[in-house]
Amino acid sequence: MATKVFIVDDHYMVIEGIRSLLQNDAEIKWLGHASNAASCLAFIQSNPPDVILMDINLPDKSGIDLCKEVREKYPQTFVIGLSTFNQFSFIEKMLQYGASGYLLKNADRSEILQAISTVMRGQQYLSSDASQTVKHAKAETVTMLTRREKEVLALIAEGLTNAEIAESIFVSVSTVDTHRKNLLQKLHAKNTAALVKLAIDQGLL
Amino acid sequence: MATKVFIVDDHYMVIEGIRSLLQNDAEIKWLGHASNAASCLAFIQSNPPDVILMDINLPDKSGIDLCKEVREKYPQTFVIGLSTFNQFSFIEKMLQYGASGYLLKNADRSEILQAISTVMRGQQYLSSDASQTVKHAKAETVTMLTRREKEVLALIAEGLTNAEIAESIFVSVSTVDTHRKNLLQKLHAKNTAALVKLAIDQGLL
DNA sequence: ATAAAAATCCCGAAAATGGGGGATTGGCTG
DNA sequence: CAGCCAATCCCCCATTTTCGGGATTTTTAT
Repeated sequence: MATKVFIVDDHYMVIEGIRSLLQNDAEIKWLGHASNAASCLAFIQSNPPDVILMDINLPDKSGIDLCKEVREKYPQTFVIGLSTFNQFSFIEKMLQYGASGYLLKNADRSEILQAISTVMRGQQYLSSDASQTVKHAKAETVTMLTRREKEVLALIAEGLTNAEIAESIFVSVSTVDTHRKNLLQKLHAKNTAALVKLAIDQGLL
Repeated sequence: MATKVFIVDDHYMVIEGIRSLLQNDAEIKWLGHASNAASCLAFIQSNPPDVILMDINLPDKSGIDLCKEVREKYPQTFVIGLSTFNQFSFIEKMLQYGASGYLLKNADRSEILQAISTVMRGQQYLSSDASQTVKHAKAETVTMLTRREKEVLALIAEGLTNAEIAESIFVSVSTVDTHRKNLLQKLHAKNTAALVKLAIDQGLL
C-alpha cells in the first residue's frame, strides 16, 4: 500500500519541488500540503498521513513544537524534519520530540524516498550530512570534557575516592566534587557506575 | 658477579638435581641447601643469598609462610617458588607474599637460569605452565560470576541504584547488596567505579 | 578589555555505598 | 548423608557520593 505523505513548509518552492519529485511514485500517495502549523493540524485531523515532512521554521509555530504535538496526538504518524540548517541543536530537538528522521532541503529524490521508506519501517533516518553533524556533535561532547575533568574521570575509574583524587591532583575535595558533578551532567550519567560505563563506551577511558 | 643461590626443599633428589644443573654455571654461586624452614632461616642469617628456590611443601612450615618471613627480614633476597603443583591458589599466595617467581619441578636447566636472571633484574618470572594457569584462573574469575551476579553487574553499569535493581529483579535490597559486595570482592574492585571499569576491561559488559 | 569558560572552593542534607558480621534455603555432589 | 555453593535476607555503622544551592579566581578567546 502506498505511503500517505503530507508536507508542511512555508516555502512554496519547496513544496512544489518535493511534490514533483514524489508525485509519480507508485509507493507514495501525495496527501497535500500546508504552509503553517495550524492548517497542518486541521488537515491531518481528517486525513491522517503516514509521514509528514515538516519544516523546522514555520510562521506560526516552530516545527519542533508541531512535531511534539503531532506525535502526541497521532503516534502512528511519523515525522521527518526538513530544513536548510544542518545544526545539531535542531536535529537533536526534533529527534527528542519524536521525529523519526531529518532531511536537508538539498536532498534528492532517492534520498527522500529512502528516508520515507526507512521511517515507515520504524527506523530512524538521518541524511548523511545530518548524521555527520550528529556524530561530530557527539564527538564534541566527548572532547567537551576539560583537561581537569578528564583527569578526574580517569582517577574515578581507577577506583579512587574524591578525597584520594583531591590529594593526588592537589586540589580540595570540593573541587573534585564539582568536577564529578560536571562529569555526571556532561555524560548524562546518573551515578558513578553509569559514568564509567558511558565514558568507556565513548572511548574516553 | 655471580648470583648467590640457595635452595630449600625437603626432597633430596630435587636438591641434587638442581645442584648438578647449576653448579657449573659461572653466573651462579651455589650457597647450599636446607631441607626445612628452620635451617633455612638459620643459614641465610649468616649467608644472605640473592635468590632462594623455595619449595612450597616444607616439613615444619609452609613455603608460603617462609616466603613471607624471608621477604620481611631480607627484602633484598628474591624468592622463587618451587613445586610440583601447578595450582593457582599456591602461585597466587606465593606471589602475594612477595615471591618473585614460580617454577615447576619439571623445569629444565635453561628455564631455571632464565628464572634466576629474570628475578635478579627485579622482574617477575612465571614458568610458562604457571603463567598459563594464572591466565586460566583469571579467565575463570571472569566466568566465576554467578548468573545473578552478572545480572546485577549489568544493572549497576546501567546506573541503577541497589534499590532500583532490587525492584527490577524482584529481590530485596539486601540481596542486591550482597551480590554487589561479592562482585567487588571477586573482581578485586575498591568501589563501583573500579568495578565497572574492571568488568568492561575483562569483557564482562 | 571584556565576556565566557574553566577551575577553584564551601555548606549541608539526603541518599547510596562499603565493610563487618550472620542466617536460611534449596540443589548438587562426593 | 555431609558439605559446598548459590541465592536469598537481615543488622549495624562509617564513609562516600549525590544534589541543592553559591561564590571566587584564573584562563582563554574574541
